[in-house]
Amino acid sequence: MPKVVDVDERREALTGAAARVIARSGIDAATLRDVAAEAGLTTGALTHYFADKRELMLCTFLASLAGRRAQRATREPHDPYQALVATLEGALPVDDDRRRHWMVTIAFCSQAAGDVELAAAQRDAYREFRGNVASLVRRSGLASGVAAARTAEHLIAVADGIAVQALFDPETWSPPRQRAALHAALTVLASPAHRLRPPDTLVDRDICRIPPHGTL
Amino acid sequence: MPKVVDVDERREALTGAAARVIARSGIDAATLRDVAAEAGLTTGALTHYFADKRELMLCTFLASLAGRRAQRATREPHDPYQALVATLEGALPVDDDRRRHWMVTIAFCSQAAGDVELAAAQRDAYREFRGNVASLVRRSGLASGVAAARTAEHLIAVADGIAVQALFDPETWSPPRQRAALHAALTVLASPAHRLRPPDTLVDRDICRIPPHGTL
DNA sequence: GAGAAGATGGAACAGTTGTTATATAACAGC
DNA sequence: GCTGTTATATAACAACTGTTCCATCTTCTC
Repeated sequence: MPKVVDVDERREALTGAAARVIARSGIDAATLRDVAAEAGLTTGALTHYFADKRELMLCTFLASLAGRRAQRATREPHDPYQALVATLEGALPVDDDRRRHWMVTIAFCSQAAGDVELAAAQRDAYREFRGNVASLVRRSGLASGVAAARTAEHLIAVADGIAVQALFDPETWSPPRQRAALHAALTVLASPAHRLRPPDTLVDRDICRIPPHGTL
Repeated sequence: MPKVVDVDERREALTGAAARVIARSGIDAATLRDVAAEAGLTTGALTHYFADKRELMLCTFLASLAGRRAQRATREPHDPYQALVATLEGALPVDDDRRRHWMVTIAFCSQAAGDVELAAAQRDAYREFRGNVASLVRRSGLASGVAAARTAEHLIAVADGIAVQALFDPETWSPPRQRAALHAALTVLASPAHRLRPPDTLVDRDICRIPPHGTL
């Protein structure tokens, strides 16, 4: 019998390395040699675990997606509204992990222009996410039926929009700032005129914690 | 004297060709040969108008940006609120032109990871856009002062979020659907309950000046 | 028309890419 | 020990990339 190696673990290490390279220097820089080096290996090892570059890239995208999904699942609060907030916050690039996920997502969004399979994977992931958020909206009593789906779309749009702006301009969009903007949107959507939930449960600690008033 | 050619026109033709190739098949496919061929030329002509590929790409991005800006300016209604709506709708990928602009934007967003100059160009363009929208929000009486900036950010986030979702899943996000979602968000924000919302529910812009960037 | 300057095409070049092949090292079972 | 299988490194390869160079063509001025 041969040297024994956990294949899945090795593949994860490689897709992780690919994600890091992509997030750091763009998808052009993600050559097989660079990715292998990032993982502390060489192309010989890489091609042993992935048939070709396309498979590596597709797996990298799917792994990034799975990572986010896992993160979301592990610490989902029981209260539906709390879970909704947590889920939306999970979409913001507020730490290295989430920022990397967004960079990978954007990179593959561009890539998907010429790759139908990739485009389908992205579309399906988005639909799944939308379904999850809609379910949370429904369970938290913010809306029901079609309105829940619409509300979910709206909320995701806000979160993604903040995320894109933050990726473009991380200097102005610090993590607390991102969260504050998201919560402001949530507050608007959850105001008496538009939903059935008391707005006092929506107050963000980041908002309340802010002291500096004179500086504008 | 030599054969006379409108240099700017030729450069525009080439950046336009580059944008089309990028939108159609992703930024990897945008080789000098392909871009030149798309413009009906060869690399010899291309290099005559751009020093190197990087300059071509930077100009392609800036040209795409300028195109959007021009489009926005030419048909801006006099009524501030109408202008606001038009501006936000202009950010949605509802036709080939705007879709192409978004594809280029996304492609260069990924590219900017390894290019400081590109990243700066994107950031500045975003800030300018945000300033414009905030001004329209202010002039249309939706909000004033800091609240206007916050409202603008919110609106842009919604529009961009819809755009990203539409790029991912154009099948479900038909142009009318995109517009409907945008208008729903506008209606919520412009409803009596929020139109004069005091700015204290919103966050001061100076909460977060911590640059978390570059830590990937 | 002649000539000059720019515009364009096409080929050549060196470097890099993904891919493939091969040699060596590491380990599990005997 | 040995053997067989796998893991990995290294090297070679063809294709492609951005870039450079030069010959040819075009068209303006005289």
